[in-house]
Amino acid sequence: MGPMSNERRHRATVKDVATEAGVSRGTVSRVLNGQPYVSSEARAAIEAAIAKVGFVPNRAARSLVMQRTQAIGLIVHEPHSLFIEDPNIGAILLGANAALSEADYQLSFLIADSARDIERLARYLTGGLIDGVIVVSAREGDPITKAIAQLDLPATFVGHPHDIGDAAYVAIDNRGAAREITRRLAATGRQRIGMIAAALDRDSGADRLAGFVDARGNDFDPRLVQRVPLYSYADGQAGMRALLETCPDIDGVFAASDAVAAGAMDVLQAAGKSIPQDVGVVGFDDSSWALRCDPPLSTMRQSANELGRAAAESVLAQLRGEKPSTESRILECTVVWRESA
Amino acid sequence: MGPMSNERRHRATVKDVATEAGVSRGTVSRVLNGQPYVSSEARAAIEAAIAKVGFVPNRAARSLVMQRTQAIGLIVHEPHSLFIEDPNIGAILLGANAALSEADYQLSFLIADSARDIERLARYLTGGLIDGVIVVSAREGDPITKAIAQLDLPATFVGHPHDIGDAAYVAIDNRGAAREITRRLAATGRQRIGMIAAALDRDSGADRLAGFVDARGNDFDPRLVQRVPLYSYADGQAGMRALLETCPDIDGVFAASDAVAAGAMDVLQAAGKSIPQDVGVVGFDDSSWALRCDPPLSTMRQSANELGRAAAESVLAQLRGEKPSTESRILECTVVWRESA
DNA sequence: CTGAAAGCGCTAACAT
DNA sequence: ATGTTAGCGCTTTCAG
Repeated sequence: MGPMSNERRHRATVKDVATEAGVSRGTVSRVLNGQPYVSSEARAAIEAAIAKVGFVPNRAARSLVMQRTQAIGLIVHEPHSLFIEDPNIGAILLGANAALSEADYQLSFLIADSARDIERLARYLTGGLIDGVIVVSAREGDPITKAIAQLDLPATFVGHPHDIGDAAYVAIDNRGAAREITRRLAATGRQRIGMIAAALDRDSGADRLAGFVDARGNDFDPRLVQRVPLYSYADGQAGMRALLETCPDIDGVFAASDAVAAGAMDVLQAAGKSIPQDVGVVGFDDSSWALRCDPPLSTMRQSANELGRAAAESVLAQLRGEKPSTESRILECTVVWRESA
Repeated sequence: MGPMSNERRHRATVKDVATEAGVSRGTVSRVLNGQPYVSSEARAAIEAAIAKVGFVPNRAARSLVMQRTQAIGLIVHEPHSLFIEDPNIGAILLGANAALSEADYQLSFLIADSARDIERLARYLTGGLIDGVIVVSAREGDPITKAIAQLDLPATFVGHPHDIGDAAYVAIDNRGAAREITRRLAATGRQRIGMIAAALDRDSGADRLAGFVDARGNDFDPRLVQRVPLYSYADGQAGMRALLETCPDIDGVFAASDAVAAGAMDVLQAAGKSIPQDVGVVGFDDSSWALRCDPPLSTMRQSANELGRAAAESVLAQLRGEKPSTESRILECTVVWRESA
């Protein structure tokens, strides 16, 4: 029922607008790109013509000549299942999308799971469809990191694996935050405090463990650290079982994430421990898991949404030729103290 | 340290390959597109040249001339928070991405939250950057539905709002599935079975309620239905509280989703009811919530991942000019019976 | 089987 | 301030 049934077959072009407005294509282009030196009459005529013929610029054509696409990739390098379970990734995605869309950039979501994906991804990045990338959850020695460096594509990492060289990144101070919440837990009078450390192949995981070690200082007992692969509920359960075996009278647990904490709490309660009376538990993230725990979880709040937004802004800044500022790289975290410790 | 430091400045083009191989650009193009009528010598020379100069086709240029982009949009029309909490959306996204990437299509993720987003989206869709779209969680009377119809852009809906006309869709039989699990719950000997119905502005929510009504038949009691806005844990709690108030001796609950069921279970247990002895609870989705419940939740499994994959394949089929097949539109669900009922 | 040439829709000099 | 023109990198007739 539209004005023309074959809208997609012959969409209006700059030329149509120019003819309609009685000017040349160059002038239309100038208006389109907000350039100066256009008379107000011409501008008005062109704007009317655009509306009349229903003109929408063809981005492929524009990309071709401008050598940029107005699109930013967001790479998530993560096993599929975790992507679904980890609320941080969703929040990062949303935050980045919001910032990009304000700047009229399109977010293109790229997921790498298999080796085959990575290869495809590398080709894609080279294809010129993307002006820059945000890389979420890269590991140390990640092939994606290398591919990006080789392409010298504007990129910002979320988190800071140590091998990204001087590439831009945004992150939270995982180590400092872990130190802080561990101390806070110790301040409730706990003596035998353990940690379920996860994702040690990523900086976030490794740094949270380092912060825990810092905070324990002379009280640090390596037997009270259990290492598990993922920030997941199931690994939280497994880690807690192991910890209980090593130290049945453990009275404090720092779980590397809220999901891990939830698993740990369930195991503790099944073992007849009451929380926080017998054991204090703290998590990390302040994700939706935290309020779902019983009792509600004390945890460290990080704004994954802000992280995504900051990463997007960093890429955009690079695109404008700015050096990403050092100050805004580290975002704040705050302790959220509830009832689990 | 690459072969040339200015790779991005001057990337190899078809012309470079042609020169290197000693043929014309036309022949190179034929090889690139796997067309016949190219001598094997020419083909070999060109392939060698491509490898040598590190040629990667410029997609913008190709898009411009071919009038297609090899990219498919996936529109999620959902409040931000729900996107993060709803595991189905993540799974749909991953399923669609997998199918598209196998076909060498890029998934472009589009999120609509505000009215402003919708307008931007409509412009984007018109921009020619997208060959087709997958629409997730459209509502009845959704402006996005109209925009797509007007553009006559190849589209496939996940779910089937009644106002999408003869547009393609993939879905599960929410009504049949709800009927089935309600009957299964009744078969455990429950008398006073209620439902927490959610998201009634979407076909999935409305159909699950209809299935419940079907199953209850003459036993249906409208006072035992509580309507809540979202498929969320918090709404599950709220719904359950209301239900307990209306009918303190309720002995069965069908929750419209697992998250809703989890909220309901927590409220029931806080009210001193034991599950499944006093009250049987069933959910819907078989998401990660289900196993996290205590006792584990009996629920209806739907494969959101398959849904995403099927939607992608449907769009791809439309792009090839095929009529989407009617048979594969409805995907199977299966009851997963655990201990909550 | 292959080369030459036209053009996709747009922007960006270069004139005027 | 505006029109003209030359491409951006690719595919695709059309000749040969």
